[in-house]
This record gives sequence, C-alpha cells and structure tokens, in this order.
Amino acid sequence: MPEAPGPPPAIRNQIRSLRFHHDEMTQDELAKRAGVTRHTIMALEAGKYFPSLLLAFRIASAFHTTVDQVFEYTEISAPISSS
Amino acid sequence: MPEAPGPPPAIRNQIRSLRFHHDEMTQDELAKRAGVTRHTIMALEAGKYFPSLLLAFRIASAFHTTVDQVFEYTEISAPISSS
DNA sequence: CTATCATGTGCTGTATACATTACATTAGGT
DNA sequence: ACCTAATGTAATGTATACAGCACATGATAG
Repeated sequence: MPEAPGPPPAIRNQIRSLRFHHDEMTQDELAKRAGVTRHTIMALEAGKYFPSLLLAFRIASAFHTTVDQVFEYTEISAPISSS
Repeated sequence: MPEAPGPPPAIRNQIRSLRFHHDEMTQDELAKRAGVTRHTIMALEAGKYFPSLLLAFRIASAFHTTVDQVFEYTEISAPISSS
C-alpha cells in the first residue's frame, strides 16, 4: 500500500541513524532506556506517529544529546505567517 | 484544591516568560502563531499537560528559538539507570 | 456602573500516542 | 533443519493532548 496522501510529515527523526552510531544499540535497548516498549521505537522509526515531548526528551537523553539534534521540524503549513 | 501527589512534572516551560520578553505577546496572539486555541496556551502555562512535540516546535518557532530553550526536562524517575 | 481586554475554569468530545499481545520475517549460529 | 535475536505487522484498548463552548475574575477606561 502506498503512502497516505497529503503533506509529508512535519517532523523527521534521526533515531535509527543514532542507534547505529551508538554501538549499534537495538530498538529494545533504546526502548528500555526511554521507558517505552520496543513497538513504540519501531513506530517512530517508521514515521507512524510523532513522539510526545516527554518521550522526545528521554530519547535525546538516551543518546546524550538534545531534542533539536534528534528531531527536525520542517514547516509545511505554517499556522500564521504575518499578522 | 491541593496539587496532585507524586513527583513534580518532568517538563517545565518558559512560555509565559518568553511572551513578556516578546513585546508582551498575549496568549491569544501566541495561540494564533502556533495554530492552537488560547485555551491550550493557558493550559500549558498552568502546567496542566505537556505539549505534543509538534506544538513544542511551533511554539519555539513563534519565539524564533529552539525547543530546548523553551522546554526544560528534569529527570525525576529515570526509566533505566544501568543494566 | 458598565464595557472591554486578558486571563483562568469547567465540561464534553475527538484524535492520537503508547501499551499489550500475538504472529511473520530475515539473518546467524549450532 | 532447527533455534534464537532483531525487526516488522496487525488488532485492540487506554490515557491524554487539544478543540470547542460557556462562564467567571481582575484590571483599565469611559
């Protein structure tokens, strides 16, 4: 089945890339460090949904980095541009 | 009514402070820029819940700054300490 | 006193992040 | 061929972010 139509996801993440750069950490290992299930990590890498801010912080913490280094926000439909 | 028991919220934000540092921007104005309702901004400032990662990015964008500058994560109950 | 602006409160409904369980698939090792 | 580890898929249930609406409160102005 093809991708869902509509604008592309507004947030991309570097989770999979960071896992391999951190001693090939498994999804399960990252999940334990972040306090979620392996399923959640898999869904995030697959772009099925966006993490909560709390989980975003915990994932960044697992990689000893910041939220802005793990997640990248791309403005697609800006709610407001100028008053 | 007193606060709910248990550990303090894991994420604090500088939204109210940033609003006043940005020409005393009203909750309604910030809400419009972030694409949410005024009610949501009020709830965030009151600490009633945490924003989604998407909203966190949009609020940071409204202040021309990063997520990590608007929101501060304080580790209270680390999901894992050491294997 | 009345009107308006900014902020807070309370309720109800919907969308979605995440858990839970189970099963399929691919690669490596014996 | 068999076993295990790592990853993906699918279905269902729960918690919660956020919308939408109405109304209360405090400040300022006329």
